[in-house]
Amino acid sequence: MPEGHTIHRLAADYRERFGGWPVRASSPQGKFADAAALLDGSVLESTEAHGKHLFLGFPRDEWVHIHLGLFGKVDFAAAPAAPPTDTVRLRLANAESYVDLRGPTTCALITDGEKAAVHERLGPDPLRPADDGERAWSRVSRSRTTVAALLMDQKVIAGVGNVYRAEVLFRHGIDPYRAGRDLTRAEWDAVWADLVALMAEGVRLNRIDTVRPEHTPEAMGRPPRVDDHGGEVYVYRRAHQPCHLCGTEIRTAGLAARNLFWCPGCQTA
DNA sequence: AGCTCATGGCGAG
DNA sequence: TCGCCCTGAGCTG
Repeated sequence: MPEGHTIHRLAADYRERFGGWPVRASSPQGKFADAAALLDGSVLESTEAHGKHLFLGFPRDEWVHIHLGLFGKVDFAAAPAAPPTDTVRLRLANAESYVDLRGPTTCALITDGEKAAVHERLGPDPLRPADDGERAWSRVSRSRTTVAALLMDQKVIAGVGNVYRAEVLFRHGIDPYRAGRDLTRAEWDAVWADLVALMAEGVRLNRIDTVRPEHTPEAMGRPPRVDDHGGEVYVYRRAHQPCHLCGTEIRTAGLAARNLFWCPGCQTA
């Protein structure tokens, strides 16, 4: 279940285990069989992530474009490869490892030009070192749309999903329903910088932790706790529970077909 | 066995 | 805004 940090982590993991050498490619499920047959035996030359999009680079400027969507999963394991289940869209394997991709929204063989078009329609990614928040600010600062919706719009900023959205707004005390154009430059700069740090930490730990050291259960003298999704958070999926900081009941509401979570006590400005 | 829900995104109306 | 696509876990019966 992927936000941008997962995809960047996958790019590194595919590179580490399979980069620079020929790979066996197959599609046990069959939906990617023709492309897998074409790629079988060729060298995985590079890997790249932009937001929630993953690209595996092969010779002749061909790329496997992967988007996990809401359900997609990638599992790495040591050789010998187990018999695949019938939902494995793409399996790569070498002498040491194999990796199975299941349930992606997208798994397609594309050209350099098609890859460029994907980058074109994505906003800056806090995890891409060359990107910065300036382009995002130019859209946010002119938009009447809520900041909650803007953060989920991949054309505005790439890689933020429902967890980082909820958590970064909490960490900055920003009411999710404020219009983008009502944010100050300083607020946006702080949000961007925080996403850069939070998401980098997400890549490192392979999970989303957003609770500041001074707010951990230990620091606050409370029993240890891990939230449903496997990390420690302030508001995500904590509807109707008390805010860790002010005790106000966390609220939830639908916004653009997703569940939004926030603390009305802490997120006012 | 069937239902619901999930860290996403697209296209039709 | 809604329906739809992708899969699997965790319920309920």
